[in-house]
Amino acid sequence: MRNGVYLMKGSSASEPVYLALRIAILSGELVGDEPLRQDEIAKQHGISKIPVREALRRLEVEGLVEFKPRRGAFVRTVNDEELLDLLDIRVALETRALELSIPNMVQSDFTAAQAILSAYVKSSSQEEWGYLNQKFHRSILEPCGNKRLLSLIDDINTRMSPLLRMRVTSVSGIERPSHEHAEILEACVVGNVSRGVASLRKHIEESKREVAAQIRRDAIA
Amino acid sequence: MRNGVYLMKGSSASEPVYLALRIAILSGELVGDEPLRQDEIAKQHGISKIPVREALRRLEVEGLVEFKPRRGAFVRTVNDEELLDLLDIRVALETRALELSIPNMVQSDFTAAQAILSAYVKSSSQEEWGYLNQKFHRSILEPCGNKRLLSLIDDINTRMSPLLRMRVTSVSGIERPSHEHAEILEACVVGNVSRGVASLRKHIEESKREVAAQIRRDAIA
DNA sequence: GTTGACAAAATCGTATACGATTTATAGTAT
DNA sequence: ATACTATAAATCGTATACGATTTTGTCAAC
Repeated sequence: MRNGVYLMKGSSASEPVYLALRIAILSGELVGDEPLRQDEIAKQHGISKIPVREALRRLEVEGLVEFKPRRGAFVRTVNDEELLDLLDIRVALETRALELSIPNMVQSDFTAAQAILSAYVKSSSQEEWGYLNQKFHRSILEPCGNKRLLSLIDDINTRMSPLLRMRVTSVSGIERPSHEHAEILEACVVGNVSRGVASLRKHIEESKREVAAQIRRDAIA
Repeated sequence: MRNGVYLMKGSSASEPVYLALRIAILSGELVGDEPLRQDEIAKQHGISKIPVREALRRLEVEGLVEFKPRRGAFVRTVNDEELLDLLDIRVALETRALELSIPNMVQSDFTAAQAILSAYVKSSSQEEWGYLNQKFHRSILEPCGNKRLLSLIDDINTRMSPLLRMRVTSVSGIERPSHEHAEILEACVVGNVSRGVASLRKHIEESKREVAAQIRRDAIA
C-alpha cells in the first residue's frame, strides 16, 4: 500500500499473525512439516512478509516452527521422544508448584477445584476432558505465587498439546485420572504437602507410562 | 547494497546479530532498560534493520528484551522477585534431572564431577567460581538423558546470570556450597537417589535464602 | 518409462524507502 | 527561569523491490 494506511493504530502487524499461526498450529489445523509460505500468509492477513517473518521467528523460539536455511519456515514435527521428555519436565514443574501452592491455599481454592472435578466427571467430549483437566491442574497450582513457574508450566502444556492430540485418543479413560485428581485435592484440603505432591507425581508419571505404552503399541502396529 | 552482495552464504544475517546481542546482554555489557537502536545495531553489523528486528524478536521471547509499542526494543530489567522465582524453578528442574540422572551415572561421570570439585576449591576469581559451579551442576545432571530438560535448565541459568551478577558479589563464600557439592556427589556415587535429591534441593534452597537475605539487606541500605 | 539438463516460476532473505509516531529543540508567553 | 507550543530530527514499523536460491516444469536422451 504505497498510498494508504501505513500502520495500525496499536502498532505491530506481527502480533495478530503470531497469534493466528500459534492457534492454527496448536489446534492441529497446520500439521507436521507443512511449509509456511510467507507471501501467502502475508496476503491472507493483508500485510507484507516482514511482520510475518517476525511472527515466525517468535514461534521458532517457542519450538512450534522450524526455519530451514533458504527454505523458509515449517511447522515443527515433534516426536514421541520429545513428548516423554516434556512429561518429565511437567513432573518437575508441577510438583514444585504444588509444594509451594498448598500452604497458600484457602477455602475458595478448594471449592473452585472441586467444581472443576464435578464438571469433569460429567464431561462427554474428548476435547472438554482435556480442557477441564488442564483447568484443574491450573486451579491447584495457581496459589503457588510464582508467576514464571506458572507460565512455564503453561508453555510446556502448550508444547505438548499437539503431540497429545495425535497420541492420546483415549489414553486411559476417565476413571483413573478422575480418582487421582480427587486424591490430590483431598491432600490439599487437609494441607498435607508431601502426600499431595506424591499423588500428583504418581498421577503424571502414570500418564507418562500410559503414553509410553501407547507409543510402544503403535510402533509394533 | 543495491549493487553488491545481496546475501550471506549460510543465509541469515539475523543469526550473528542475535548471538552478539545475546552475549552483550548476558555479559552485562548492555544493562537495564537501555534502548536498542535498530539502525545503529544494523550499521554496526553492516546490515539493514530487518534481520536486526528478527533477532530482537527472538530475544524478546527469551525474556532478554522487551518491545514497547512504537518505542522499539529495550534490554529487559529483571527484578529481585524474578530472581527468586527462577531459583524455585531451578529447584524443580534440577532435582528432577538429578533423580533421573543418578541411576544412569557411571564411574567416569563421578571422576569428571570430582575433577570439577577439585578445581573448584582451588579457584580464585568470582568469575571462575561461577563457571565451575554451573559446570559441576551440569556434570551431575547430564546423564539424565532428557535433552529438553537440560536445555531448559540452561535457559533458566542463562536468564539468572545477569541478575546473579548484580546481586551476588559473594553470596556465601566458598565453604558452604563446596561442602554441599561434595555431599551431593557422595550420594550419587553410592546411588542413593533420595539423599542426592534432598541434598541438591537443600543446596539450591539455601542459595535462595542467601540471595533473599541479601535482597532484604539491600532494601534497608 | 526413467533420467538428466536446462529454463521458468516460486520463494526466500534482506536492502531500501517512506508514512507514522515519538523525542528533541527552539521559540514564545507567563 | 518555567511552562507551553510549534517545528525539526530521530526512530519506529512495514510495504516494496530485487538478487539469490530452491523448486517445478519441459523436453530430449537413453
